Amino acid sequence: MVQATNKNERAEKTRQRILDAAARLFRERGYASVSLRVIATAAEMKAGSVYYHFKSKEEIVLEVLNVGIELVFSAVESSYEKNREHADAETLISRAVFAHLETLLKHTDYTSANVRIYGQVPENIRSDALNVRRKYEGLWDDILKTASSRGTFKSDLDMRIFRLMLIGSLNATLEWFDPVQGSIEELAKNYSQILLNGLLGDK
Amino acid sequence: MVQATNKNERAEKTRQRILDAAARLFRERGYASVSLRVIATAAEMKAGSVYYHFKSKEEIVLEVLNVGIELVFSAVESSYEKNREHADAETLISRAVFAHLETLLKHTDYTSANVRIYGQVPENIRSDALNVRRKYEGLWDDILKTASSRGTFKSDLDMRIFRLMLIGSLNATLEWFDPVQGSIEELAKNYSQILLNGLLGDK
DNA sequence: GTCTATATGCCGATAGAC
DNA sequence: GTCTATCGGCATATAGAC
Repeated sequence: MVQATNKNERAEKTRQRILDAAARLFRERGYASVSLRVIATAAEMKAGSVYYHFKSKEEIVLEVLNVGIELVFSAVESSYEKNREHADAETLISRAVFAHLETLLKHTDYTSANVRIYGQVPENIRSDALNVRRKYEGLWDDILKTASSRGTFKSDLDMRIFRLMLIGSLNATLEWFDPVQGSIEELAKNYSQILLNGLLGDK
Repeated sequence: MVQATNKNERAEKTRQRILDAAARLFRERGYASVSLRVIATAAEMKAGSVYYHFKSKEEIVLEVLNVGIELVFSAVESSYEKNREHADAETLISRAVFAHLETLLKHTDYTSANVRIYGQVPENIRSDALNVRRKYEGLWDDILKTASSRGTFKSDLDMRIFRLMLIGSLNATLEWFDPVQGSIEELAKNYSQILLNGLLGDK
């Protein structure tokens, strides 16, 4: 049985190498323009061999998509669980914003593959990936509901729009954030400040 | 000369039909997966005929990209010119936010082609399209500078980050906004309120 | 598990008739 | 201006040797 386990582990590693290569390439060039040949080359194999691990290119992209959003979901969920009992509205939200940004920008291959290529994949893949997206939106709805019971929100704001703006603006940082120009901590501080208190006023 | 003009007008119309079809298809499916054959079919021609009007697929996508961002630029610039003399910070910014959203969401084929496929096109096209993007960012820097001389901004905010968040969050509405579910006016009001005053407080 | 070889088909672009 | 026909190339996926 040791033999079989070794083989499984080896296969698992190869599988992972293919996924890593695919995520990086999808992020850089989009979905359709990345061929199975270049994925295989980047994973140090020949194209035909990939089909031992995945039954199609679509199966690869679906897994890349889901890993990307699950990473962010887990980070934000764990931040929420740490703070949900006692933290005030400001802390709850700013810690979750930080968790989202940190994961998003530290696993950019998978997360930005998700943000950037979601709109390019075939319809059936998109609807599979939609479930995880919905789950993540639901998590933020919970966070905002808890936060609203611990602080005062402006009554003229639509909370669905706020949530969509929040997630959309965080994800958009993928298109321009450069760790050389600024830290994730500074970025998160600015985003939380704007979302919670806005640009106007002298603080 | 009438004959020649008629011919030119006819060619111009056909050219426009090709661009419209390409913008819609690029928006729906991304850049690489849209073939010249389907663009031609959507424009009611055969593939070979497209090459009478454009010398390559890249020439088509570059024009779609630039039309998209120029539309938004012009709308925001004209809002700025109307208000730059007398309006206060809040008015200046919220009017510009509205102008951006209205144009973005009413010409979705061109504008969302730009937002969604910019990261997928060949490198040389991207650097051509970058000029117009830079010009648009510069316009917002001007608006924010004028606004800051008419109101008080929080001193701990990085204005470059604010500008990037603003443009990023507005563009992200393309991924979810549905005119059946809500009006652009309501959307713009919520976005301006958040960006200027934040979620917290009872206003 | 990975290889080579190959089936089958669509791609961008061009040539030349009309 | 638009058509048909076609070039050369690269795509996904499969078959079968090792």
